[in-house]
Amino acid sequence: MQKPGLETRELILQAALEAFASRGFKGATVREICAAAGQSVGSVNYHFRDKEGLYEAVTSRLIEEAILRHEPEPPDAERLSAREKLRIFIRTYLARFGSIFSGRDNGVRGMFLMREIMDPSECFRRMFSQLQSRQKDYLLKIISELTGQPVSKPEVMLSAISVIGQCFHFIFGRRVFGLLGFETGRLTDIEQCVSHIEEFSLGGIMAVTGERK
Amino acid sequence: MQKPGLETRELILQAALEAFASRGFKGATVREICAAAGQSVGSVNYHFRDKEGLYEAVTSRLIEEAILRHEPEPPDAERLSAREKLRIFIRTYLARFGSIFSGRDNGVRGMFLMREIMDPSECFRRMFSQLQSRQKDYLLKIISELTGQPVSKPEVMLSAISVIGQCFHFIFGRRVFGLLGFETGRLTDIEQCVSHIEEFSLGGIMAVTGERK
DNA sequence: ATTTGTTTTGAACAAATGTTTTGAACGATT
DNA sequence: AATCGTTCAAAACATTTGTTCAAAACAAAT
Repeated sequence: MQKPGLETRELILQAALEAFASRGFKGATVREICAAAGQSVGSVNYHFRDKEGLYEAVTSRLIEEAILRHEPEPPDAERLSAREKLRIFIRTYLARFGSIFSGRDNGVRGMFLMREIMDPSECFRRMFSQLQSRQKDYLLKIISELTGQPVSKPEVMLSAISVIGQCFHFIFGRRVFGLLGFETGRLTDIEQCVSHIEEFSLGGIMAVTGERK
Repeated sequence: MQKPGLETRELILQAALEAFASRGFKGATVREICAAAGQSVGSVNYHFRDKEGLYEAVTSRLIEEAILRHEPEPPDAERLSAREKLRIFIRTYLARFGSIFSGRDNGVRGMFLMREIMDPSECFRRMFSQLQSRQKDYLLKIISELTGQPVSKPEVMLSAISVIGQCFHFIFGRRVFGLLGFETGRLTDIEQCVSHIEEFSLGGIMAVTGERK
């Protein structure tokens, strides 16, 4: 009964994600989206009111799929050492960014996300900010525990940015200069990247907050 | 004689940069660009042949302005210690990313650049790649000198990515979660960011490549 | 002043694009 | 069986958009 309706809706959503990602809101045409979904021209207006409604649907779908799925704070976080928690945090972020930027769809979702980051819609801004602020607090807590410094210490915050920056760049960077110099082969092994970032960050955190030598 | 022509050409280029940055190639319309530049509809076709020609002109202009202007390898590099060279490298990259993403035009050039990174045009790909590969080699050399390890060592390359990743994220990150959690006030002092990234990176590099403990 | 070459303008045009409408097909309910 | 609401496809419509073109405006030189 509800099935046929939901199915074409789904087909359109998938086609729209790819179209919006690679060509932007105006660049993508509803005709092209409907054709890719194997539906007729009017179907977008029927299911999503208009092109803008479709865009909003795609946005919220992406946030749910690509971000909410990777939770950097495990349920049993209390039992783990700070170092283990940091490692899990790093792995989660690599996986998250990886799924967004190098996923099976050749970075289509990454493109869409980048567009939203550079010029966010209201819907996106709302969902994304509350998410990030929670996970930022968690990372600050880890670093604080790791060093014995209070979370309010500037060095703790700066270190958090350094950690996330590395995670982000190990995935995103492939796109920037990956093909154009660095060997990307070694970077495909996620666990090796995790180990590097963990070691590098521990060294960095200690150098910044720890004992003067 | 040539002056009046060059002036409107300039006006159109400026308006086009903003339009292309915020709405992409197809999203921006030549009518809107001409209106913003205070010129008539046909002017784009006269000065740049067609819309695509205008886009190429904007692209090459951006690369020259925002990237070529910041050279991370100073002329007297030979005289400096590896640590000093690293510091200059970091400062240069922060300045470069800063000028692109937080410049006076409210990140308009950053938006344009991001679009090109995610979905590069041929013209952009060519210019950007040769640039990056040269500067990547320079950073590898710095780290190699810093640690005594050969440039071919995987840890050297991974460290380079970590360094650049931090630089990139200290600027770009403001856009991601800057306003939504982290205090951005402290990050506006470039020299403080340089100091942090330098210390953090030295600690990280040593931890990754240096003596096992 | 007239001519010449360049620049600018705005109307006109053809192609494309978003939206609406219409009617057919289908399943459920009476 | 008849009716009704939902889903969908295709045609029709109105708008937008890139481009062209001919005339006007302008600047410099003769």
